Amino acid sequence: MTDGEATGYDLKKCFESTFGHFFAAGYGSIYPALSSLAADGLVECEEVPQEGKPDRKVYRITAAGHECLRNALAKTRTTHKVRSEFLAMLYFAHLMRPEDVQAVLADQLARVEENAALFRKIEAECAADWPAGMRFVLGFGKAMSAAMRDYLTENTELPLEGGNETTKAVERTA
Amino acid sequence: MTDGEATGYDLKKCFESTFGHFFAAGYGSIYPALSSLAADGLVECEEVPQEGKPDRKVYRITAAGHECLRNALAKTRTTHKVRSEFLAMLYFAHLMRPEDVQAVLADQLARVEENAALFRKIEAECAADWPAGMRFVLGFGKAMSAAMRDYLTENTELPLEGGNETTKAVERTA
DNA sequence: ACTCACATGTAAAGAGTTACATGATTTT
DNA sequence: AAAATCATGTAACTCTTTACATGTGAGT
Repeated sequence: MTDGEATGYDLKKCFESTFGHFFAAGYGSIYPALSSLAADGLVECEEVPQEGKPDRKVYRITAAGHECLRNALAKTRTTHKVRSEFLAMLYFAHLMRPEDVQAVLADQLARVEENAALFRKIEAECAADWPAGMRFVLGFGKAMSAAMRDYLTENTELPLEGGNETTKAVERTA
Repeated sequence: MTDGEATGYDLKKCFESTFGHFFAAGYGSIYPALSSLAADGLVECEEVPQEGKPDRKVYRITAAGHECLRNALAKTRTTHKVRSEFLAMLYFAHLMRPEDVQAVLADQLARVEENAALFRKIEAECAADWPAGMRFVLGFGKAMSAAMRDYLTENTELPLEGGNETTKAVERTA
């Protein structure tokens, strides 16, 4: 993998560890993508027979693939999108039961801590000999996780202030 | 809108200002969604005829819609996904021309500043009388923007350290 | 004269997710 | 005995994006 070789399976693991945090992909995307890249001559594939398992298909980028990649990397307009049920939900926190709001916040905080731990692990294990760009991306992830953790811990109580509709209605009738 | 009434057009504007930062949607999603919600009795629609323009369809949530929303809000597992060409690109910064890397970074920084400005504007204009959850979400957006701006300004030079492939090749042959 | 804001929608294409199907080997 | 790892892929589905189609009125 480090020397430019990878199977679809390897790529999946890569997406699960570092890459997936900002660009997710499952088998349903990876295998068809590899096939089509191979068909276009951008990657080449060596089939290694194995017994009891499907043949191992080891992919490697070609010269044409390198050029294509370089061209793709030359565009300056890039996207950076967030799609968050978490935030959408909290936007309507005033319609939720307070304990559910707390559960959602706790859950999110737990995941952020998990992420942060993973980033630290990756950094300790292999980041030292990475190129600067990869370290930049890792640092970015760490910075975002830290900011998120800080915001979440500093504002756990805030969304409850307003109470919820039911409570208000009860208070009004009482 | 503040009193629970909205047309598809109004919703689009809402997605363009506050909501879109964590949950984007265009007409292609909004209008069909409103139709199907109306068909299910979760929203009701009042058609206001206008001359020279299509009828204004003012939607309002129903009691059934409120209950349905509340049920939807009761789940605790929420997603929070980032999909970023920006980070994917920088991950391969060692294959890019340094000036392109700089351009991408500058572009991203500009957008973050833009976002931050929009958040400040929204806060000044209307956040005061928002429920706590909405202010939480706005605060989250501000915190993330700030963290991103800080990271970007502190690391503008870093991704260039490694140089790029072409440069290396040239150095080797020279 | 031109562009922006208002106001509705559809259709097609592209992207992405989830579940399924298969099966040996190794670890718990 | 069960679960995880290795290893491939497909098929159906959902979701999102983009472009199109239509037309008035107000501001620059």
